[in-house]
Amino acid sequence: MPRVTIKEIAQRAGVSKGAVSYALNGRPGVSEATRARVLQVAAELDWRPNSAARMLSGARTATFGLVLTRQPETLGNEPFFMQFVAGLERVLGPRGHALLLQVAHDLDVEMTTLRTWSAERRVDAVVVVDLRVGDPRVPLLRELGLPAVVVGDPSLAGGLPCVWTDDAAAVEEAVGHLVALGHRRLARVAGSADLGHVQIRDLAFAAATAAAGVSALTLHTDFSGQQGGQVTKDLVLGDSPPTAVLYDNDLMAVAGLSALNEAGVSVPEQVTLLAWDDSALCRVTHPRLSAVGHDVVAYGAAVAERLFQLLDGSPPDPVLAHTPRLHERASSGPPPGGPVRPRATTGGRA
Amino acid sequence: MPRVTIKEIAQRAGVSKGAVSYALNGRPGVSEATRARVLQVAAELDWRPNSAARMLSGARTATFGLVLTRQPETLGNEPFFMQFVAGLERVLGPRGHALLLQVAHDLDVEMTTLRTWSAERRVDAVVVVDLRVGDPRVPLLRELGLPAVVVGDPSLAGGLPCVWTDDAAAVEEAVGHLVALGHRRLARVAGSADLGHVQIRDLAFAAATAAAGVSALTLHTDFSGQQGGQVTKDLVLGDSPPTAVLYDNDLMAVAGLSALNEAGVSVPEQVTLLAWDDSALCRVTHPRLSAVGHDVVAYGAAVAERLFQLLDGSPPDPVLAHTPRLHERASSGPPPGGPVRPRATTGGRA
DNA sequence: CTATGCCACTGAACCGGTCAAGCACAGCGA
DNA sequence: TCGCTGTGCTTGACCGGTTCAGTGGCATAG
Repeated sequence: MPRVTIKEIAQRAGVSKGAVSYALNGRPGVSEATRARVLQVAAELDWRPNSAARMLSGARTATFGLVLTRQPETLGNEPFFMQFVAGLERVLGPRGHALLLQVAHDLDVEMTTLRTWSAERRVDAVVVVDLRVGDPRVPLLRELGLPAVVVGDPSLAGGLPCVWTDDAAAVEEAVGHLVALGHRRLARVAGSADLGHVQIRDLAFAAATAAAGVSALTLHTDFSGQQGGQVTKDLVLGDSPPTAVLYDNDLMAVAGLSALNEAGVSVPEQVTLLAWDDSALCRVTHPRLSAVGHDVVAYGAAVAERLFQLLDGSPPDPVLAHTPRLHERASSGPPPGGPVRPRATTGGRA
Repeated sequence: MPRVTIKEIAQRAGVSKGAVSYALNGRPGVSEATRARVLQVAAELDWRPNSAARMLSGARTATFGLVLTRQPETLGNEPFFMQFVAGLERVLGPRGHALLLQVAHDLDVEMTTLRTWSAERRVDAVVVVDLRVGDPRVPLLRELGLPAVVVGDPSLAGGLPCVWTDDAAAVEEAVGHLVALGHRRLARVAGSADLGHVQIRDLAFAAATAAAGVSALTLHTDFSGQQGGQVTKDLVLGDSPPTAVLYDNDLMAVAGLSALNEAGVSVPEQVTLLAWDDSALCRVTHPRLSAVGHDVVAYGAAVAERLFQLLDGSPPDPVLAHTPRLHERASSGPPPGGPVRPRATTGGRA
C-alpha cells in the first residue's frame, strides 16, 4: 500500500512540499490558483495527513483522552458513560478528532495513565470524570501541565475548566416536589460518599429537607443493585420508615422497587421512589419510575465543545451544561394517609 | 516543559542516539554495561518515548481501534459494551497499548472512520463488533489491508481472524432446559434481524425447537425495552400464548417481566422468562431473571490477546472464547398445568 | 604479521509533515 | 533608473525516534 504523501502531491502539482503544506492547511503563502490545483490533486489521490507526522512537528495529536475508573461491572450498569461518550464523539468526529479511552480499576492506575499520555504526548487534552472530594488528579494535571476539562461541579475542579450540571438545584426540585406532595420523612440511597457529585447531592438534600422542616436520612452504597435493594428494604421495613426514597442512580431504584415488591410494599401507594439519571431502565419497570434526569448525550457534547475552546485558549471558566429535571411517572405520589394538602404540583412530564 | 528525548540520554550516557535506541529497545548492538547505563539514565530522567516519533519511523502506533455503531441510547442500555471494553483494556493497558474509540450512529459513518484511521495510520489494528449478515466492513478491511479481529461467529467473519462465543450451543442448552421442564410452546424476542449473532440464534432456536418437536415463534425488535415489553404482552396475551420466552438481551426481559406483572400474569407460574447476557439487571428484578450469560470481561480480554497474536503474525484461525451458560434463577419453572414429567434438571447455578 | 571476523558503537538517512528564512520577480513611487 | 515592498514560492531545518551502512578495536586464525 504505497501511502500518499505531500511529496507526491508536490510533484504532481509541480510545486514544493512547503507550498503544498500551506495550500492544504488553508494558510496564506500560495495563490488561489495554486491552492485549488493542490487541493484537487490531493483529492484525486485521496490524500490524508499522516497523523504521526503531524503530531511530531505540530505537537497536536487531534486526540483527547478519557479515563473511566470504576469496576467493569458497575461501569456496564451505568448507561451514563456510554451515552456520555457518544455525546463526546458527536462533536469530536466531525472535527476529525479521536478519543483515546482507558478503563481503569482504581485511581492510581488512572493517574499512571494520565502521566503516560502526557509524557508520550498521546493526547492534546483529557476529560476527567467522577471527581472525588479533594481529587488527586487535579494537582496532577496541574503538575503535568496537561490541558483538561473536568466533568463536575466547579467546587471540585480546583480552578480547572469544568462543565457541570446543577445537581443541587435538581435535588432541591425533587425535595420540593416530594414535600409538596405531603411527604415528611424522606430518605436518600446515595452512591459512594467519596464521589464529589454524591457529596454535593448529600449537602443539597440535607439543606433542602432542613429548610422544609422534614426529616431526612442518607445512606451510602456502592451504586450496585444488590445494595440498593438491601438498603431500601432496611429503610422501608425499619422503624420510622420514609414515605419517599430518592436514589443516586437508576439501577438502585429498580432494585429498590423489586425489593419492595417482593416484600409486599406497594409503590407509590405506600412509598414513593425517585430514580436518578432517567435512563431507559425507568421506563421498563412496573410502575414506571419517576426520575431526576437530563440529556447525557448533550452533556457529553458540551464537554467536547469545551475541549476545543480550551485548546483555543479560552479562560477556564466553568460552563453550566444544564440542570437535571424531575420527570414524573408512576412511582411517585402522595404519602399513605393522603397528602397534607391537595396535590400542589403543576403536573408531570412524561 | 522541556521534554526528555533520547538525544539527552545519549549525551548524558556518553553514547550516540542510535546506541540509546538499541539499548532501550532491548536489541543487540550494545554491551550489557552500556545498556545498563543507558537504562539507568533513562529511568533517572523519567524518559518516555514520544509516541508520534515512534509511529512515524516504526509504523507501529501501539493503538487499537474500536467503533461501536448503535444508537447512543441503545448503547447505554447494553452493559455488554462497557464490560467488553473493560476486558480489552485489561490486556492492552499492561502492554502499553491504547484504545481509540468511536461511537457511530450508522454503518456508513463507521466505514468512514475505518478508512480514516487506516489512511491516517492511527491504529495498528481494529476490533469489529456487531457483525451483520454480509457485513460490508469485511471486504472494506480486506481492501484497506487493515488488520482486524472480528468479534463474532466464524461464519460471519469472511475469513478474517475472529473471536466468538458459541451462541448456538447456548440456545440449544436453553431450549433443552425448557423442554425438559415441560414447555411445548416457546417464543423468542430477538434483536435486529440484520445482526449476525441474532440470526445465528434464530437458526439455532428454530433447529433446536424443531428437533424437540415443540412449537416456536421468533419476533424481532430493536432491542429496546419499549418493544421488548410490547412484544411480550402481544405474545402472552394473544392466541396460543407461549409458556416460555427467551430474550436476546436483559433489558427486554426486564421490560417483558414488568409488562406481564402489569397485565397480572405471574412469572414463572404462568410464563417462564429467560434473559440473555446476565448482567446485574437480572438480579434486581422480582422474581430474579434466569438468564443465558457469560463473562464479557473475559471475552474482551480474549479479543485483546488475539489482536497481539495477529500483529505477531499468527494465522487467522477463529478462537472460541467460550460458550454462554444458562443461569437458573426464579423466572423459570415448569409450564402451567405442571411439568409433563417431574423436574428433570440437575439444579441451577446462582 | 597479516587476514578474518566479530563486537560495540557512530553517523546519517529516513519517516511525513510544519514552518522560518530566503529568494525572485512584479508593481510602484521617487 | 534605482530602490522598496509585497506576493508567491522554494529551501532546508526540525520534530524524536528507528535503522542501516559503516568504522575502529580487538581477538583469533592462518
